[in-house]
Amino acid sequence: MEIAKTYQPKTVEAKWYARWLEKGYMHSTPDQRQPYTIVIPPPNVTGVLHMGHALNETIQDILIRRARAKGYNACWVPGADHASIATEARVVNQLKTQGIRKQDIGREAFLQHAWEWKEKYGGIIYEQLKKLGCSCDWQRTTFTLDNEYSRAVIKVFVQLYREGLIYRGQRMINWDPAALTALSDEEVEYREVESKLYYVRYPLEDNTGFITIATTRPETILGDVAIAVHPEDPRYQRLIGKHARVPLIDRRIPIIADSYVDQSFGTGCLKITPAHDPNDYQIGITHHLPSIDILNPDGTMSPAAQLFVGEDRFTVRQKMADLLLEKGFLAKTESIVHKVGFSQRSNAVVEPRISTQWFLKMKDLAKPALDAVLNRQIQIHPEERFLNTYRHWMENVQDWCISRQLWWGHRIPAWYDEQGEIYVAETEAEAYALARERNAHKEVQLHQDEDVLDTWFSSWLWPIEVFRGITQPQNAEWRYYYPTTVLVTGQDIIFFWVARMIMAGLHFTGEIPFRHVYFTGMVRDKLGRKMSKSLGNSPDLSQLIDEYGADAVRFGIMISSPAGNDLLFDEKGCEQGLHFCNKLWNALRLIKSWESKATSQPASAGEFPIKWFQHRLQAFLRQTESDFEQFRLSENLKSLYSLIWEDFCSTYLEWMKPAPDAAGIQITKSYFETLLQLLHPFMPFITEEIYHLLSPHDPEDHLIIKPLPSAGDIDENIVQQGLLLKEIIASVRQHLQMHQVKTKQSLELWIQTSQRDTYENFMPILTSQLHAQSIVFTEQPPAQSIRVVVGKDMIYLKLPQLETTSSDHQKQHLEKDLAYLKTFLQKIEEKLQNERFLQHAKPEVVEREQKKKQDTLEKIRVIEETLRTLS
RNA sequence: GGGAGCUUAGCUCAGUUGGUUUAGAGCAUCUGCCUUACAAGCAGAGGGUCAUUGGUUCGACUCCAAUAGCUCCCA
Repeated sequence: MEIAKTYQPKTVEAKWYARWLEKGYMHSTPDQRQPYTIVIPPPNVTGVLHMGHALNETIQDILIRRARAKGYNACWVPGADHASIATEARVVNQLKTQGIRKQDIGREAFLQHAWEWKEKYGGIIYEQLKKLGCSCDWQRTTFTLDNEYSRAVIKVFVQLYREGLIYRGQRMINWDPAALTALSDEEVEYREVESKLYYVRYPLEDNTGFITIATTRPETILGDVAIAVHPEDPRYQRLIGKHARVPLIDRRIPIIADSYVDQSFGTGCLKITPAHDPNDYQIGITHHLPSIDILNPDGTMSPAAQLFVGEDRFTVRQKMADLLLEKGFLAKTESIVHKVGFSQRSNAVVEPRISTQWFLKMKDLAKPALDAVLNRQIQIHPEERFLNTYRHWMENVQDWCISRQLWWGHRIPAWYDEQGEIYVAETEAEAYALARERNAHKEVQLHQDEDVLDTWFSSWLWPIEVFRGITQPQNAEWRYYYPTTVLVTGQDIIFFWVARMIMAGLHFTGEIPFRHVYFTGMVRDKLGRKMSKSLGNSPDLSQLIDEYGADAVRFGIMISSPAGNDLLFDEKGCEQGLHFCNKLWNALRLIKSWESKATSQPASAGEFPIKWFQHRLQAFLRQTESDFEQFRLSENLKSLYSLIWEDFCSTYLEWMKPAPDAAGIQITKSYFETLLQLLHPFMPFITEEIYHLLSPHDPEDHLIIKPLPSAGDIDENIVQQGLLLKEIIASVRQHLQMHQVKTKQSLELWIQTSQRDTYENFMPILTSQLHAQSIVFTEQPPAQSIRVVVGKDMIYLKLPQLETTSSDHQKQHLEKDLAYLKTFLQKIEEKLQNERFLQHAKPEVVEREQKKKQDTLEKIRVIEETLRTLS
């Protein structure tokens, strides 16, 4: 069979994914085996896969493929979430282009448009996951707005309400004036911005002068109800209890004392606007101050502001400044850098606002969720980086605002009668039943709450409800797959999602949702900048895959992403991956070429390479176990890359040249298969392809499900001998190059060593690798030779063409080695002469140092001897 | 303002209870090679006061403290 000279990923990848699907290898059903379960962090249904996803999903696929090969019943559940705000915003925008406003068409029609949108674009992300090679169980695909899933969300809402953990109340919340909805604390992003600090004079009521405050938000002056100073501030003692007048609108407001005020900020006087600042709100409550809401929901001024009614808050900020200046109230302005909250979704500046919303009490839920992590029931990786963050949040958690003023989502299952009484129930009929019961069986008219729930209020049930653990408690599948094994996600959603899933798991099932959490870092560009649309530094994943192939892209992502670290993505990594694919491909070509000309002649290389690689491979199998236990995936890939490239291709295959016998080919193939198996989780397509090209296999035999052998015994001695052989070859080559000798020229070799047996083992390899005409053991240096020191052994080279050997190069080289060894020896001797070292150090450490000394002395002796013969 | 983490070669990172490490890898760089698997390759080479300072210890890249710089989280 003719094998193409270079590897072509495109057709290969599509072929194998289709095969795995058709064979049902990625589907899982409960059986006798131990389960290994991963639930995907559901991406936004309207989204496309970005680099962050690619990192995440690749890691999950690696873990799940490895688990499959280790004999677990591996189940990876894919799905998507409905992304309330993001999706609604998109649908609204799309309708806008058709001149339609959502208010005009009403809830029903709007939702119909939204579902159409979902049907049209919701599948894109799944196709991309397949393209990346993700071995998800597609029969379990779940969407957070599916009927059954929705029932679960409603069910837990009702339960929590009845348990008194959900309440409706008026509080200060984060308001998104663009999306026109409340947000949770976690959905607000604080960013530093440059702005101005305005110093404004408020006339004192008794006309004795002014009190000057500093504010970054002069537009809120129109909602001021007091001025506060620190009770111990000596500057303002005489003013406490007096009154001042709000500039421009002349409102009479008290000057109060509150220890919240920071004396060092601005003038030490704080204007109080309870309706528009969370701290002012608290002060307002403490001092029984009124609250004047001067803003409309969309961020324009309300009639209560009296001035600039209907104009936008930022326009008004400038206009207020101008007007205050004109009227003589503005003392001065300063530049200031401070943090401003932005909506994570719409990017609008968040407006603190008093509003009636639904809240979930978090304190009682947080306690067990914190304990589960502190007592290591759930293990976080990497722990040192995230445990403290998790603890801190859990210990300071605030109630969660779960209502959103949107339509796309789970509608809050609360109904109100004409008196405003609340009836919370899973269905309208139940709500009516409740209402009749409570109202002495009178007929009542109910209307349902217009709002929907925060998307995270549905995704916190994810690990439970993808197995129907809420809607069908204790069902067999749930009992088998839950708790899941590991959750892989970005560190940015530790609070949004991870913490809340743990709460939900413990509260609704009494069990943790997962045993391990693996946090990935953020994906940045190679300059360390966050990937963003505005910078245009985020590569298109599909395009990357088209260019390099999915395996190469996966390689590129994984090779530079140690656990928890940010991934500085560089396309170079994909290129390296592509080259690696080609290397594998050519190893295949080489072995196949041996096959076509195989003879029954015994292999010229002897048994050594086979024995050596056998043990090298076992050592690697063992290392892999520990790498995966510690989630050191990137490190494992690096080692595997070097095992395949250096040890297998550059060393083993070279040593086997020109060609092994039939038995040698067989064993080489089996080594290669094991390497492919080890690599399969990282690069699934090419490994499956080569596996099948290497040897014919049974129709049911595929790498994706092939059980991985466990590590056997390792003979360290043989591994060491391999290292020695490599070192000899490299050192000789180095000297040849130093003397500008072409490696192909055949040379004569003498070896002076005390371990002849070892050398006998790999004599044929030395001969072929060094193009040696002859190799003999000797007790003394032959004349006119190049001297190579390898450890305690000496190798002498002689070339027919090289009549006079310049010894300068060698001398320099040897003297450098000698200097190094002498300093090294000095250090060891210092240690051994130190009595306190001899007293305190463990005996084996002292022993080791002594051996080190002997070895070094021996090496020095060999070099010195050589130097003597050179001069 | 409060908290967490990081700082090792030009770049990105390893370095597993302190002792075969005067520190390893990949990429990049330099040198020589189109050697019949692979130039997407082969064979070699150079490159580091382990951020700084002090402490603990017989011994510190590793433990402790302070300082500086960077990153992130929270308010």
